[in-house]
Amino acid sequence: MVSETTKTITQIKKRKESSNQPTTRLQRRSTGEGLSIGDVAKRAGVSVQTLHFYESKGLIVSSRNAGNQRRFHGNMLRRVAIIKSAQKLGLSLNEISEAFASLPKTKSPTTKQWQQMSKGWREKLQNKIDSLIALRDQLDSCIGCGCLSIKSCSLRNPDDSASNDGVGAVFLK
Amino acid sequence: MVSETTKTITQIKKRKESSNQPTTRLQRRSTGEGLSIGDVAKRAGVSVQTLHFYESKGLIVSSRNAGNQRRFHGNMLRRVAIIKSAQKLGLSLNEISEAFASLPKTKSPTTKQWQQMSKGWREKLQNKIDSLIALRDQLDSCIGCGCLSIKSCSLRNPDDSASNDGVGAVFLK
DNA sequence: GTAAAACCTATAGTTAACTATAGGTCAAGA
DNA sequence: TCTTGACCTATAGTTAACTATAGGTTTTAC
Repeated sequence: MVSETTKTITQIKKRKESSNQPTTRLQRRSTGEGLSIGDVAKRAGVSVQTLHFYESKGLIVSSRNAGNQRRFHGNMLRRVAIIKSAQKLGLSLNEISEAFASLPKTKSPTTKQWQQMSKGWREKLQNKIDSLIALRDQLDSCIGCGCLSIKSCSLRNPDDSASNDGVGAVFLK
Repeated sequence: MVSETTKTITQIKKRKESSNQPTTRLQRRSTGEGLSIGDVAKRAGVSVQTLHFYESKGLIVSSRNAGNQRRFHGNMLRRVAIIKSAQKLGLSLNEISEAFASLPKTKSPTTKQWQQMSKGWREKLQNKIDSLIALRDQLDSCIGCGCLSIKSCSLRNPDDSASNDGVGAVFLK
């Protein structure tokens, strides 16, 4: 056993404040004590370390129980769901973080807030789709001619401001 | 000056084999000695280190001149162009590498080979577009209802085999 | 011929998004 | 009560795709 001094002041304080009644996981859930990190991990389909990581990035928040263990509000499940969805859309955690900035930290977002956020994402998503379609069409034309000239191929050069020194259709031979 | 012994055997051998006539960059280009790494970098719009990196991954190949400097065949410009395009399509260097495996290492690919490769990519691209569109539509329905239930939201659960323990529409309140 | 620019290799650092490990504490159930 | 599993923190490692730096050699341009 380790002495009390190895614990942080916060922990000691919390311990003193709490009455130490054991609760089952079911009780915890129904009494609103919050979800353990393992519960969230299992139900959201991510690893515990990933949740630690998300918390360190400020993407999710938790409180602590008497024993310094994290307790999550149910809406954090939603948060994780949103994170995972947004990643599928190709958004980075930073972008997601920015979107979350507009939402309440601990309470569930209102329908309106959620709609606003998802509308922004819908736009991003639509942009992504548009540019992929453009790329596909360019690729189609390249398949047609069999060429990919540095200078003239639109697949390569939609936004390319690289060297201009007269390569020409060198690959067309 | 550093003694001959600091050089590799290969370098010494090469040096002995070569007559040391200076050539200008223009001469090099026209005599077919090949492009320097700087030329390729400038004309392909990537950094010299990136080319080193690509070479170390086997994505491009080069020979060496008498002084141990890389000389690239013109078709490596095309390679780099292809790499950059494919990355825009969301392909990893590994995937690109695999695609290249079917192409001749040093010679220019034939039109047919190139077409075959780009057709494969077109398919990948189309798949990507399709799944983004599906995601967008799911997001639309979520915007409509304002919900993102862990259990029922199709945005979250298209392929989700995570925990099943009865969360239900907990966020719908 | 000489100085500057371009090369060379090798190594280390960077960002994103995690995953793994160590060493210790807390909680749940038999 | 006691064992086992879940937690805790902190640190290190991983992969992808590069970027940066150091210290030395070659080429080019004047």
